[in-house]
Amino acid sequence: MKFEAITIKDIAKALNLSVSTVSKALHGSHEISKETKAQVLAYASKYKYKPNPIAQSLKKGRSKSIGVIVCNIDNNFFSQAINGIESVARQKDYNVIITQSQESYDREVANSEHLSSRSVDGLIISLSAETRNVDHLVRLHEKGLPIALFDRVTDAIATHQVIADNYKGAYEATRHLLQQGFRRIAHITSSLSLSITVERMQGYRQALEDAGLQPDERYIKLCAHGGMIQEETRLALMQLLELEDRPDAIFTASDRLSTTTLSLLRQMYIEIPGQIALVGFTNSISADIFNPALTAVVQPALEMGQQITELLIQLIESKRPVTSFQKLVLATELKIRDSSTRPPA
Amino acid sequence: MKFEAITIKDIAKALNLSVSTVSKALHGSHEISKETKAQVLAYASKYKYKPNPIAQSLKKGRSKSIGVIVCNIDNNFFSQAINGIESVARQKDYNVIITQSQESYDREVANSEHLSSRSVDGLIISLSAETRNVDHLVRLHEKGLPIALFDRVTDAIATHQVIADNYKGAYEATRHLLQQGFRRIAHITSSLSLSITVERMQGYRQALEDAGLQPDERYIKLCAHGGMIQEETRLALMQLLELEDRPDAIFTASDRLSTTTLSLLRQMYIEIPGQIALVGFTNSISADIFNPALTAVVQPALEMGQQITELLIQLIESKRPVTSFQKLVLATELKIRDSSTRPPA
DNA sequence: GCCTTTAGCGCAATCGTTTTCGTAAAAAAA
DNA sequence: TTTTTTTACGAAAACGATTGCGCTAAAGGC
Repeated sequence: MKFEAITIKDIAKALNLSVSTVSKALHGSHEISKETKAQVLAYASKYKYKPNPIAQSLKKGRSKSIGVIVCNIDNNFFSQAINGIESVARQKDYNVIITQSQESYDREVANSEHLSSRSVDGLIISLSAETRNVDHLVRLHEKGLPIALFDRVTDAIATHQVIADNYKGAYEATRHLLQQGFRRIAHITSSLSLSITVERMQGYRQALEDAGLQPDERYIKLCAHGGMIQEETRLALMQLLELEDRPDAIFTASDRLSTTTLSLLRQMYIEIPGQIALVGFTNSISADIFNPALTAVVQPALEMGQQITELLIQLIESKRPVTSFQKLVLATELKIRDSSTRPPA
Repeated sequence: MKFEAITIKDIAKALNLSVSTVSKALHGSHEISKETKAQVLAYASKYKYKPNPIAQSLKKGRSKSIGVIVCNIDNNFFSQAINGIESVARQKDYNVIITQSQESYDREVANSEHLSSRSVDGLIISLSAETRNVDHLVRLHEKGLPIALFDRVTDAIATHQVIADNYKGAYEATRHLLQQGFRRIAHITSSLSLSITVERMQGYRQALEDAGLQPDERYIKLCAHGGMIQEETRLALMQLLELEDRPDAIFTASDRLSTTTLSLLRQMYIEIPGQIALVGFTNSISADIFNPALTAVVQPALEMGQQITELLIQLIESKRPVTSFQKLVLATELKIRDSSTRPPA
């Protein structure tokens, strides 16, 4: 099967003009008379002529498309961010090609190379949990491919970044638990190679210290796969529950970890917040109908997507090399619900 | 900024060969001597030569990419389906370009035209709730663009389809509610222009009739935007609750409607299933941690995505026009949880 | 030793578009 | 009328890759 569209050549032949004349007429060149222009435009709209974007890409060296690499779209934070990316891209007439790394370093590398060879004009990335080394991105960046980072970022590439205020979000979540009277607050988080992990852990630690508590390393559990592997999270949770002075609250650092932890606790018939309170980073639109309704640190995902896309397109369309880069830090919001509210003693 | 990659020309120049020789060598043509081939291959891999896909697309008239239009990726059913699409596409070396209609007819039209002009080799579509007329797709299909439908389908286009067994899924959900002793079972669903709406409603009606009950039209509420507009769902729900013989159970027909209804009922402090039971179509990975855990009709979203992609690629790669089409109907699964379990009287 | 075959490579067209340059005819200036 | 300037258009190269065809030389057949 073949999909045939009308080309500039067809128009030229039909109107007895040359290809170049038609092209210029379509672009409204002053070299072409009003009559010819009118004729061409009429014919073009009659037969719904649309320039072949592939040919245009080849000619202009730009594809008017941007690539996106996230760990997983099956996650409200990223799907919301992608909505933001798409809205800005559409408005500026760019296409968006979305790929998923599934938290795998290998797939991140493969995707980035594939996208760059597909001649996207730029790349928006949130790093995978497995990624420790960003040489694959540095290579592309040095070759001149505009790259913008959001959420899980790295300073190894000199470029724009958009992140949530992870430190503050974690600080406030932890402080909230402290204010509710919880003292043995555990932290389940992802790989330490991720910027978000480090920043959120700092907020967590600082809140404890500011309350005069010493962070207890036994209360901190890393899940290298960021919750993608349930068994890993289960293990971390079990280790916490088996501690002598078992935690009375848990602060989970990512979307998947929050829902998985909640699910596991319920499977174990552990009451929340009665036996253990829970606060988590999550953008789930259903956090309010969880059992119990989950206290959440919500990131401005849509806005993050919009901002990073604006910045990337700036980069792409800039005539001269950009040397000064922005790091946008957007505020999170703490939505207090039942899962962290101290029941009357 | 410009991203420069190595081309066949560069190789030719460096090795003092012609462009065509290099191209043939890279393709392992028998016309080229082993020595030359080895030389070219060595140089190519040393400098990481990758054929420019844009140029290849232009030459071959194929882009090795497929377009996807769904209403919203911020929804576990579709994000899982996309995972299925991507996995098959990747394996067959196709790219996937995802777009969202946001349940809007205009955006569906715009997306389909945009994708076709971006020369995707084929299109996978689940129709928007607003779509009543599929002329835009028929037009593209008649021009020879392979199109495959899943989930929300239409028979106006002669092509492959993959759907869940909506009738049976709805029938079983309703029968389950009946078996639990509920008798006044309401149905909140989307626009009647959607195939899934019609099929699910048929299952619902038939289950009632098989139980000797007459479907009551006052118990059936349509939400034209499929839950995208919360106010619409709220209104439908309010109307149900204000009925004299208020329903004792609700069967919601889609992901967004299910979560929204649950959320609204909880906001109104209506006990589930005590005052009203709830069963809904949903692929939410968090249905088990909802309050209450939500009895769900789960669709095999991943498999649906995989199957429809296989079929589309068959269509794309078929040498001769395809005249016989498949309609795959995949089984749903009823996951019974708390929201529909009759409390002891 | 002459003719045919074939291995090995280059030329040039092609995909659809953009863009520079050239050029004819018409209009303006001389 | 002659020269110059405009106006309006066409020819052709380019983007990077593919491919049918033609060409040259060496190898083989007689």
